[in-house]
Amino acid sequence: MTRRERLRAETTREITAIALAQLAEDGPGAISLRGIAREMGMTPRAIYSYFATRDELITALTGGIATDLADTLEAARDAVPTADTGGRLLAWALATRAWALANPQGFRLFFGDPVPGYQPPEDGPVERASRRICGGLTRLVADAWPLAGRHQPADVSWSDFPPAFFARLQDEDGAEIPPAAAALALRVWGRMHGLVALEIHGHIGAVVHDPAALYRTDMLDLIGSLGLTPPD
Amino acid sequence: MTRRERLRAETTREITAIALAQLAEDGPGAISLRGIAREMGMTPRAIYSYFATRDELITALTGGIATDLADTLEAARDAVPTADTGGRLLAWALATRAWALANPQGFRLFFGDPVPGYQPPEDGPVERASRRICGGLTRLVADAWPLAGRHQPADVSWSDFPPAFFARLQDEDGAEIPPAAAALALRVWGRMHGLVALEIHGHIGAVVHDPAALYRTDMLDLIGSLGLTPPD
DNA sequence: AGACTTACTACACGGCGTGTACTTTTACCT
DNA sequence: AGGTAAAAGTACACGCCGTGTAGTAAGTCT
Repeated sequence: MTRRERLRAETTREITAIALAQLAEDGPGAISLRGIAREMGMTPRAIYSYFATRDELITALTGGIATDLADTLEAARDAVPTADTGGRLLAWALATRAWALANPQGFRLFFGDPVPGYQPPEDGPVERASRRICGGLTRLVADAWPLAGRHQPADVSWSDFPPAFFARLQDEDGAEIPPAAAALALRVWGRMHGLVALEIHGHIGAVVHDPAALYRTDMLDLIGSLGLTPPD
Repeated sequence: MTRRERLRAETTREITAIALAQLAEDGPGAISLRGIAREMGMTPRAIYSYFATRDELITALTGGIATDLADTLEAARDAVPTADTGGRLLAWALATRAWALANPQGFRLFFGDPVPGYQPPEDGPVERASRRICGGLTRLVADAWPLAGRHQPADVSWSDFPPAFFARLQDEDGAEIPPAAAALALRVWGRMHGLVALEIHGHIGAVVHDPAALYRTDMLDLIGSLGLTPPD
């Protein structure tokens, strides 16, 4: 690592740090190249040596944030014994909400609309994190399938999904995942997401005092409906 | 109605119409006073005779959109006989998704973050529509309560909610709504919202071919879990 | 030591919301 | 009918924004 590379890495880190602060403070729309440059004592144009455009900066931020979320969810899941699928699902869900409350603007950036006219690239860290989240949840639901599958509709086939999604799930070692389990997993995802999204955007706080309890109740109900016993 | 008032109303309508077009085209962030003025052949500053600020314009737009959503949901519900609570809930849910797909940017504007640093006023049409939606759904769930309430936790009291929420629900003629039903209603709201939010923000389309069927399955499951028979 | 690449500056352009000051049009009152 | 106050609209300016072009200074490699 040459001196130049070290400096470059350091500056890049400083730029993203300031941008993250702007994001956390005033939301995605407040991320400003000129603001960052001002805070760093640089010419606005100097940032362009590190990010070719503002959207590229935002893409990098989103990637980091999404990766952080995926890490958090996987860590929460893995803190619960493999055998306790219900507990792992609950941990996943509660970690989702906790992360969202800790990073509300990051939640908006990743799950909502980042910035007008912005289109994320097809295969960056954002996509990869998205796949980790979707795939991780699907595998959890697949673990619950022996019980959860009993009351699920059987008319689902892998042709209902894009081939890439299928491939991604199956090439993990061994276990076959039934297509109906994948469909169920997406519905579970939606259910875990809904209340959190409403809360983050201020639609729940005005109407109930303890959103945490509400969410927990719903997640316990969800786990029960999958035929799993919630952990103690 | 004087000539002046007519002209004013007409101009106001034209401004909001163009703003709505901007919104539908490129999202909330693309709404621009200067752009509107340009399209109308006016000086940018002339808009200020109609809306004191850009945020005020957006507030008006959001109000109209939210009211439209509330109207749509209530109309869908009322197209199903009062006795068929399961059918009414399904209609409500499907109308939510259909409206969201027809007005994706409106969905973002109402349920997401409109614009950086923007704070909606406490008691405008937006709040009123929000209450209609939340309240309408709560009353539907209350209708299902005799059956749905059996497996619901009983440790919910009205002290868990803001007094205003309680008052709003009870002063409708007669029927007492149990607090646990209100809690359940919020969870139902979250469940109806989650998959739609994921889909609108592009997280579902990449991973399954027929989101409509997925959503319908989940809603039928939801209605079944409330002890209701889905309509034929 | 010279050549090339990288980081950075200076300046400019067109976009944005909006403040101040002024002119024109309309509505109302005597 | 004429005068006046309010409303609608214009002109100009300021400070934000992303970013294009041109040129300079420092670091790296042969």
